[in-house]
Amino acid sequence: MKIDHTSDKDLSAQIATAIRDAIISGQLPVDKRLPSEAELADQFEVSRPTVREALKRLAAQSLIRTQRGATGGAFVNRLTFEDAYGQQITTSTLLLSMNAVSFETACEARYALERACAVLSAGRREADHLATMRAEIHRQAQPGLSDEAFCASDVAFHRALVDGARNPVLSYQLAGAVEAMQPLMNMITFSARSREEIIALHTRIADAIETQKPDLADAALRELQDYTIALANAVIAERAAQQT
Amino acid sequence: MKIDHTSDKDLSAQIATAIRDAIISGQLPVDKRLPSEAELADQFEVSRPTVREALKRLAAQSLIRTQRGATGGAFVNRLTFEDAYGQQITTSTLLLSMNAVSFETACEARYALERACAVLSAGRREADHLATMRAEIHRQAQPGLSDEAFCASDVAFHRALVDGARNPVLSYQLAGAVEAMQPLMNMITFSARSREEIIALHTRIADAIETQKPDLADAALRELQDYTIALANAVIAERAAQQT
DNA sequence: AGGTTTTTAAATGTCTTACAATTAAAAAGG
DNA sequence: CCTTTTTAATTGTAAGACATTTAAAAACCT
Repeated sequence: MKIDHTSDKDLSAQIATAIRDAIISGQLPVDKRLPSEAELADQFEVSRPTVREALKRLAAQSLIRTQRGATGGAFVNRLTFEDAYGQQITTSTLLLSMNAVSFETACEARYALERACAVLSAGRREADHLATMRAEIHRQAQPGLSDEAFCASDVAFHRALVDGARNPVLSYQLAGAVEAMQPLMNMITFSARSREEIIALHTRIADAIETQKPDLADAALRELQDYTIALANAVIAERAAQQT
Repeated sequence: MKIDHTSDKDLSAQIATAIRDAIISGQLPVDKRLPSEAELADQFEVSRPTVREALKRLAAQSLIRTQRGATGGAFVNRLTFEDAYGQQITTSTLLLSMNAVSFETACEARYALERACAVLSAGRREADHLATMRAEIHRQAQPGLSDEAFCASDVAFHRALVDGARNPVLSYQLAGAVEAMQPLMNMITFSARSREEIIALHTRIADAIETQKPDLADAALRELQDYTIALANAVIAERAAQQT
């Protein structure tokens, strides 16, 4: 394996791409040990620091893991959902914070995904997820609950709803959207009135899933989406006013 | 800014995390130039290669870009949707290829997302996306079309359907699911019979969006999902038989 | 004075060499 | 045969040098 030393791209980027392609194509199976840094340097005809930069790029994407010591080295990493979560969350958070996406667009995407999950959840009707949802609703109704705790419980409720779909791909995609919205959600002060409203909608959603009526869940989630956007817009407006 | 030299984690990983956090929190705004590698090495009390490894980690996540020359350096990168696409695709492809996810699960997630988009598309009913869908349907019906071309047109059709939702977050999430499934889809040989079936479903979807009937689009997409899984399962079974 | 060319300096990209730290296997010793 | 010590392989880190690129500054020539 060699590398184009005259290309305008970094050698480390080229090497990273070459190895990444080998992993994606399956030439390098999971848990396979890569050649040592010194060997890679020989093969690609570059120095060890350059190889290391390439390996760090791959490590940043959780494509490899490294181990020190005699039997150490770089190994092809089996990508876990946890890894995928993490990357999805960083990416989504940045997309939102760098103003590439409006809060409303993110919210629309999130609730579109949630409605899709709710339909599947209703079809599967997992007892444990339903129990979690009920428990979180109960917690949300307790007086004296701080806004942070209410928010955390809200996340737990939605997480149970989504996980009830039993589709890890949907779960991990949603994780990004939910996490990215969290900073703004945490700024909301939930009045007694708005909590009531939210709890009522949560109850409707749980009921709909328990009685396996996806269209009712769909409708309740739509209302919740509108309500969330309204609350968030109020915070955004307030923040804008303060900055003036 | 300093770093814990006694931690069990790599210094480059710690530095990357520190800078990443600064970017995510907004301390380092978009297009802000980071200190030069030499300055960072001083600040973190490490060597320049270590700093460089950290920067390469960030570059791999499209968080920074680097430029050579007198006014060069590392700059905080504005994350584009294209960047996000790329990462989403790598992650999804690997999740699928490393058998963390079954084809059926990926397909379910994909079509759940597509149905969510179709509902939005029907509501917005963009003329240009509808025209693209019709054009692709027409192309798919042409005799003598190769399987690859049929497949490519299929992707274009779905892309138009999704983009019609006018929600870039949903578009980029779906990109991963669609791309990840592509290798397997490309192995399918589409018989005249199955093409007919698919084209009929595509037509129903386009009609449903044109007449703004989201439930009809939903139903057609469900059938398409089942049909896709059936076709893919046939390929998988065939492949398994050949390997025996 | 104004435009063109040359020089310069700053920055990243790469290489070389060296040493520290870690770890498992091999060797030594009881 | 078990325990301890040594050894070798490998990654992690450091320091210094040079190459390359780039834009700005300086010099130069109309």
